[in-house]
Amino acid sequence: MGVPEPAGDLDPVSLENSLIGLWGKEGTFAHSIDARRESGSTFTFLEGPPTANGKPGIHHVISRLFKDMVCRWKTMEGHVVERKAGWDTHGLPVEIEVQKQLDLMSNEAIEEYGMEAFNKKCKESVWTYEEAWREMTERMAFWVDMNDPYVTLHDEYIESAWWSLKQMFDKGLLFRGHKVLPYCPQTGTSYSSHEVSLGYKEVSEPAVFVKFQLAGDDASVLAWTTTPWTLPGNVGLAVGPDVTYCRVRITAEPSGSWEGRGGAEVGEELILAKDLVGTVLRNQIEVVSEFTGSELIGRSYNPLFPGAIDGSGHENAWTIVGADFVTTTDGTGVVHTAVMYGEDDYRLGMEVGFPAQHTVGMDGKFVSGTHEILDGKYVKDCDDSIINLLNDQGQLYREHEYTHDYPHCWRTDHPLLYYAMDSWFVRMTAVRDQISQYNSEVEWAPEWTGSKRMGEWLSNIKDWAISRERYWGTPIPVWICPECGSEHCVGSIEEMASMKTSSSPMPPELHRPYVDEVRLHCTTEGCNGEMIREPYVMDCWFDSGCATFAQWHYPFENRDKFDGAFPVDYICEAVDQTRGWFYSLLAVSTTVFDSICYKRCLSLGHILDKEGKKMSKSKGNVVDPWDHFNKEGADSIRWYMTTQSAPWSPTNFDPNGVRESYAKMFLTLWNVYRFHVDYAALDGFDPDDGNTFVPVSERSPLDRWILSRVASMSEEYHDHFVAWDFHKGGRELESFVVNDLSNWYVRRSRRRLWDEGESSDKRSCQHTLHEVLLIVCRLMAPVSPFIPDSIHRGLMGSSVHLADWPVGSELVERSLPPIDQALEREMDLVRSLAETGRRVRVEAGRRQRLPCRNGWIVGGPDISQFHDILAEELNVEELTTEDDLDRFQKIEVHPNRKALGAKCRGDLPAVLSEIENADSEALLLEVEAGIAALAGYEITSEDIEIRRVEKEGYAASTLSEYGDVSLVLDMGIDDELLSKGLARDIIRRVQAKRKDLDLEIEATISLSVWTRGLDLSKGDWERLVTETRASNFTINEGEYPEVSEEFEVDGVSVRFVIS
RNA sequence: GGGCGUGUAGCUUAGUUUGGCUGGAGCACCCGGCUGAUAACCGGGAGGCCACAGGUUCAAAUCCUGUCAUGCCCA
Repeated sequence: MGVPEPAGDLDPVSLENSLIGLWGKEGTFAHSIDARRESGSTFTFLEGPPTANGKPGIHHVISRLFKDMVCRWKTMEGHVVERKAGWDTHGLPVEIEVQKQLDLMSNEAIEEYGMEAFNKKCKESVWTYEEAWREMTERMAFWVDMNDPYVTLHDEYIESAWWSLKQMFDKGLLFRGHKVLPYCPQTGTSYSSHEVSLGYKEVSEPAVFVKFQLAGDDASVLAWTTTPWTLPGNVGLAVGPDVTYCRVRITAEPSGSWEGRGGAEVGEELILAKDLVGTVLRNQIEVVSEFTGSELIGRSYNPLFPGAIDGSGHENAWTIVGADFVTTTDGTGVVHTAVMYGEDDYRLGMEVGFPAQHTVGMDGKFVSGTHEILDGKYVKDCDDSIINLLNDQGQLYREHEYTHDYPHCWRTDHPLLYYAMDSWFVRMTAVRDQISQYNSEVEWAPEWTGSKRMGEWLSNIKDWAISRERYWGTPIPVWICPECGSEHCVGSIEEMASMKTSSSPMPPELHRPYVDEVRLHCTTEGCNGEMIREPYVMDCWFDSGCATFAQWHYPFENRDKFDGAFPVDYICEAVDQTRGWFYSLLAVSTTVFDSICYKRCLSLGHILDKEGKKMSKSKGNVVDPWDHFNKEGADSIRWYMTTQSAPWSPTNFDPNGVRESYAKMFLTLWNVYRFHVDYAALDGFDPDDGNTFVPVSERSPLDRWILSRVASMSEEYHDHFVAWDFHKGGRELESFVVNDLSNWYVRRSRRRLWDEGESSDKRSCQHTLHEVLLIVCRLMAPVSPFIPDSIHRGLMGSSVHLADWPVGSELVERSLPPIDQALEREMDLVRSLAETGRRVRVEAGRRQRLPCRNGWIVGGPDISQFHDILAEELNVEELTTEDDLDRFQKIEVHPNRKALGAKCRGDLPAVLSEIENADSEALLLEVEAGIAALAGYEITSEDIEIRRVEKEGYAASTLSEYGDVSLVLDMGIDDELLSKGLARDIIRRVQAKRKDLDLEIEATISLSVWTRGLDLSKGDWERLVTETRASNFTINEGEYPEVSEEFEVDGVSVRFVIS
């Protein structure tokens, strides 16, 4: 490598941009992977594919940071870490974006526009921000192969997804059923819960208590609903088997204020949960009997709307059944069940065999045959008619306004209907135990994401509805024969080609509408039907859940690549993916491979704004990463994000924090580096030159100390990485660089490098700095890859990203200097004493530049090897160790006024004055001997307080962390000290002036000084001249000119002129 | 409405697992010092109902219960 170049000022933005160019030119990323091939150890990472139809923001930077950091770290530990990019390109958000763009607000509108053209637009739209993503990814230095990404819309990817679905189909895990979804009849679209949550609104709606007349009994069962439009679809009532119900008889007309319609005759009998009698009923009643719900189960009642639903073949229709979800927190304890319009209802209906028939069409209107008044009307307009009908039939007990949050269509603002849609499911309930087991085998960070968040979810796992009635997505590869009803799942393109009818064109790509046109020969023997594809696309979570194998087009290609990379070692996304990608990956791998999918998963907290509020466009609190890329640079953002909080904690993003990371961490590091290389360049220091090398054991204690510190810090840093505590590691390292390296080692070593001659001490310092900087850069490289690389290149001539992890691993060797804990403890004490000295001076009113004749250290371990450093820090002429603290301290006896006051009363002033005048030492001896008496009073140890104070002319302070260690300073002043102090003050002023004038460090000056009140000693003047590099100099010669620098210190006035 | 997080100085946070000294830092602010040392450094100051309310305990920021705020997921 040879002698380094001087560094210059730090300009992070241009440094980073030119490094991006250099990495591109050198192929550093590819090289960092290839260089590890011979290790044969792979660490596999799987990229969770983003969708490029939205602009990347600061929250994307943080997840890409933690992905990148771990991959870089593992690379440095010697593993081969390949990183394939991926794009998620299907799904509702894409369609919605295009719908907005083309103003196609319903399915009819899309079909009118043309599915082929619509999908073409979708396909284009997913790349809208690809360039922005690529730029952001490159600028933040997320190393991932974006030239060969996996893309979920590619035929190869879709074919792999088809293959996996067929595995499920063959295992009997795929079935057709209904899913009750929030559905908007205006747009003909059902919504994912994600979209629904955008549209919750508080509304007041009519709720009704309805009387269901039991068959063969005078009593009615009372049920409650907030959706009267579902009543024609009623096919059953649910009760809690263990809930107590009662039969009551109305004994009187209601008194006074009855709200709205409905009512009950005196003598009429009603059945409802006992606990709710008081809240529901508005009449006076008597209880006829009490019983549990199980006694009601099996009773039949008369349908409210006879003929609306065909109950033939369903014995349980219009009967009372038991259900565990029934509570008595609201309603009547009896739940009206309309199979097609509620999730619980549907599940219960399937369980007990209620008829699953719609009374409402996809257009949101009652189907013909429901009731003459309702047929063909929009259900939400019918609340009033239905309530009237019930009232006329005497089946309404009561109505009231009910206020609750209800989902609304985010596009049309209409209330959504919970509506059973035809759907395909993966039978996840059949693999509940396996998936829970696999989940528990994953190393989750933080642990609770896996055990709690994911674990709870899995223990209540439901079948996964994977089909969507949409246009843009992976088509479901299931064909059904209209003749015989047999179902066939296609698992590859080849299979489809071999089965298709001759009249079906081969689709140009595996998307709608082309795949819809493919007809297959029916597989049933003797059936000549042409099978037709189910018109659905897959849930796009299924797409991304296939990423482990579909990214390689497995099993059609790359079997070896897949085998070597499954299950993957590491994935990382934000915590919202728990039920998203983390789940879909696990669901697919469990059902297809009966295996875990990822070994480690880091789930990240979200980035919030400064106030802890979510960032959103509408609030205008979104942070653009480029604001910081172009100011402090990517390294500072990455360092800030890493050290700010635990990865999984939500982070309140503070732009000022990025500035702070830059100013503290990087500027400090850069200046240490700059200090080193500037002198190294000046001196011709070559780290590879064996002749100037100084073995660590021969270097100064200061050098051995910083080397030991860097090694200790490295180990802690590494341990924090292993425990996923990247934030703690980063803080540790930052504190090392700022406090240990810059503020102590470099500051203490500055003079060593000013030495213009060749000395082994200077070389020791240079080698030490070189070694410490290399270690620091290597540790930092995964977090902030730019500036450490630049420094590493400046020192070594090679990229830090090709270097080994200094702590070592099973694959690379450890390269840390020796640790000497005793030495570290000694230095710790030295630094504490230096700080204490400054405090002592402040308290004693002794300015720092005025030297003290003597300093003493009393107690503590032997730190004599650092006495010279400490003497300089403390500005004392001579520092020695002293055993006897009494030499500097005396006893003072002070009165305890409370005790003496009680004893002496009116004589107290006299006693106080005697104590003040007494000799403290003598008085104490008398007290201890029990013979002390003052002004006629006996004085005991309770009456006095003993204080130890410094004798005249000394100032001291005691540290207790190291076993009591005291520092004592000699406060004496003489002319020699005054001269030294004055010289230092003049030097300081002259140097400041030099800096003001922007003089080169080597430049010489002419200096004239005038002092009044004190003359400098000859030695001090000579030192002043040398330090300030004055080649022409005069002191107290002639009169000072009008224009001159002037200051005063300790009553001495000084003037000087430099040129 | 349910599940899982989070809440400490004006701001960002450590400490909470395992209860125990006067709740510790950084930024910003004030005073002083130091500096050929950088957007630096050192000493000191001001700034804390540790979200709130109960409980357990000799002792609670820490454990328990509830409430509020905030975020994610599910309704």
